[in-house]
Amino acid sequence: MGRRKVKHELISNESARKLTFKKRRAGLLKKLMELTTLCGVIACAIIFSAYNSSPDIWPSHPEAVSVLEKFKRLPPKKQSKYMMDQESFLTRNISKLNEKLEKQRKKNERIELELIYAKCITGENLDPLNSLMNMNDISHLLKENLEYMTDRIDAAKDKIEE
Amino acid sequence: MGRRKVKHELISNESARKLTFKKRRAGLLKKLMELTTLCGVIACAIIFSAYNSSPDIWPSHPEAVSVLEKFKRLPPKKQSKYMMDQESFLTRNISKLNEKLEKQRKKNERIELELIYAKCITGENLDPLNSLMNMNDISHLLKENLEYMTDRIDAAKDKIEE
DNA sequence: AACCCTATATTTAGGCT
DNA sequence: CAGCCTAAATATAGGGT
Repeated sequence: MGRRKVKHELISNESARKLTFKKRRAGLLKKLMELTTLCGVIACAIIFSAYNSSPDIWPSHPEAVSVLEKFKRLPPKKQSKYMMDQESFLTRNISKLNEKLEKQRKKNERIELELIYAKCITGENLDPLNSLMNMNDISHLLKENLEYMTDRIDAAKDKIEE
Repeated sequence: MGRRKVKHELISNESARKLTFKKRRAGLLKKLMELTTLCGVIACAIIFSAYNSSPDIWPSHPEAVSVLEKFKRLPPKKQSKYMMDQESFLTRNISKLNEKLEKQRKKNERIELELIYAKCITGENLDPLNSLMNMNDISHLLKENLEYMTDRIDAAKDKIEE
């Protein structure tokens, strides 16, 4: 998509790589936005570059993925038979774990929401993953305060402009 | 990018919308993959369409974003002054909240990891957000079991082929 | 619906300022 | 570096099957 075709591999020149990153990130986000508006879907991209920071995983665990893919490719009967042998994993009752987890989650849910919300308000950068996880839940908090905030901001702006 | 220029709005025809969705999703993911390889970054996209399921938020909360953006656009001094007035949010000590949260997190971390891992193994669909949040942490679990799994799968395949 | 096809829209690599 | 430019590469809308 440019003067030359580019090899599908890491761009060795660092400044060129950074430039390409910036351009392509913009393109990607534009396309993402288009996708959401054209198709009425909700989508997001999370990009962790050296320019920011952050841990991330998918799609960087090809081993894990390939193992799981291999497993899924097995015929269902053999798969379940095979699974039954896997005592170490499969004697764990998923619904039990879910219950236990749910209880724990309720405990820290409120703390997380307060924290993220506080960070939003102070303008601190959010961990994109955390914010994604919680944005949904804090939406009601935001709505509660939306009007208040807006008024305050407008008031502040008026003062600044004086 | 096609026979016609398309309006930047929801495609009204449902089947056309679905088709566009599929095409553009593929394009987006290709571009995402290119970005990661060309620029050596880790990135992911999460797309929740009606065709799958799932809750998600960003970038679907323009109100929240616009409020925060407005706030950030204020000059720093006025911003902090303004913030100081916001007792309801800003008297919350973020580091205190962080400590509290960290303790809670440790408690359910292990449960979450076990649950997600179990789901991976059984082939159950993962909530993409959860898996993203935890894939990093479970990578060591996966590695612990990678060789074992691989051997078992290969053995299973051999039996199937017999 | 899921593929092909291809004219056209869009992105972008590299160069320049 | 951040823009701007434009030739070339890519994505894709609409159509056909």
